[in-house]
Amino acid sequence: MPIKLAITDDHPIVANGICSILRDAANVEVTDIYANGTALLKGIKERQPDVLLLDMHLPDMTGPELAASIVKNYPKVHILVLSSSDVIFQVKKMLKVGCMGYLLKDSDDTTILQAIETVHKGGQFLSPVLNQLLIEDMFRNKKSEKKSTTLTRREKEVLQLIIDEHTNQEIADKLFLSLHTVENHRISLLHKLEVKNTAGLVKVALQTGLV
Amino acid sequence: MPIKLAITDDHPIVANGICSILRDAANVEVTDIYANGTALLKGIKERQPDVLLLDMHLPDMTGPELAASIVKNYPKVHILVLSSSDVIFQVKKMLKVGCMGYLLKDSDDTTILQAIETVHKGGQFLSPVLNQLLIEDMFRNKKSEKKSTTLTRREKEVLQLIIDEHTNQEIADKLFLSLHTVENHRISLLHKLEVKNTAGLVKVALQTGLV
DNA sequence: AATTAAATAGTGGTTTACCACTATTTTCTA
DNA sequence: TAGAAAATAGTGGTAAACCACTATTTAATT
Repeated sequence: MPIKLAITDDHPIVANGICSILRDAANVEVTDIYANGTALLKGIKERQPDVLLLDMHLPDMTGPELAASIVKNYPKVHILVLSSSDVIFQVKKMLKVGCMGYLLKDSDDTTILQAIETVHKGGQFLSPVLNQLLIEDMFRNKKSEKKSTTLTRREKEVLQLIIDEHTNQEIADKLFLSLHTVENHRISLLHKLEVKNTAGLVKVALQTGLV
Repeated sequence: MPIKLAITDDHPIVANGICSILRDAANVEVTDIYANGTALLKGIKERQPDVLLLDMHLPDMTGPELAASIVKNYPKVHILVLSSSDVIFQVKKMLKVGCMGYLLKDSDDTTILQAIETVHKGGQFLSPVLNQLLIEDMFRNKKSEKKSTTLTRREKEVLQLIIDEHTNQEIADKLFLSLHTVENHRISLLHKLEVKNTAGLVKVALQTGLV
């Protein structure tokens, strides 16, 4: 019996590409293609695949939220994340919520197939470069292990307004807060995201799709 | 005689996806697939396609540079840009250097085929959303028309170091410049990219792949 | 009901970014 | 080779960001 695979990606080109790669593989059958999180959550109620190939950046939902929901409600579905971002922060997050693999979009055909098979058998799969990056990261952060990288509601709001080029004072006015409160949120962001200044905040936020 | 199409994209998934979409189209034949700018420049010497489907973000070269070079040396090759970014600044830049179309990666199969055909016939093609965005942009900028959005060598260097979270003083030390000079470059960047602060600089730079 | 996390606001200060100018030298290019 | 663009450096100033604290109130969670 072939592996039942569902693909969730908002780019038809990518979804089609994967289909065409897998067309020649006898042991994998693409059963469903979804273009966004809502469609996936609806469709998976009816029919659960063996492996879910999940794009990191969907228009309607963040990757971690969606993955966590699937893992919780359909623990038998093994999730293989598909992403073009090798930001280690994001990789760790997805693995932490229970994804079985993380595949970069520049992978070639055989790697993709291999990843699907590995994840289906209950194994874990990471794109080769990520292995090295994760190890380096572990050495770097061996002290501060359980550092929370989850942003609060307010922090996300402030971060979005920073990205929109507003000053702290403008943000304070918009959110009906004191300037000091906004400053505090901003400094929490700097610490949580481990960056030095505004440039770092914007960079991490955009690269990881935090906002 | 079918349209000879070359694809340049660093993601095998995307390249494969386009191939599979076009497999059923009798009037298009994919003659070459390149994974980066260098390979493209080498291959196109041997054999020129009718239409070149060019990814905006390649690992070794920026989109505008590569496109300009192709247009100059092989004017018969019609370039259709393939990008996931709808940043209007970038769209304008590619059209300005002579690309015939700009296609977003979330386009569906028929749109892609239609775009290739249109561009081949000497027409221009833009993803529908871009039409509207370009018109809005024109109204917004009807005064400052010939504003140069090309960054100089130094500006690019400074911008990269800003993104790397360095302060002006650190950048000055790294580049063996006066603090004042770096400040001047930074302010030129703010004006050229039409943003208000560091957050804007980083955002535009990352979204448009300037650095 | 007790603990924890989040949100709020403050003091007081230093550093950095931002802005508008002028001005010289260097490099490109028409 | 003349003119333009780029790179350099400066003055003098304002606004904003960054930092380390303390402290109260308001959710959330056990």
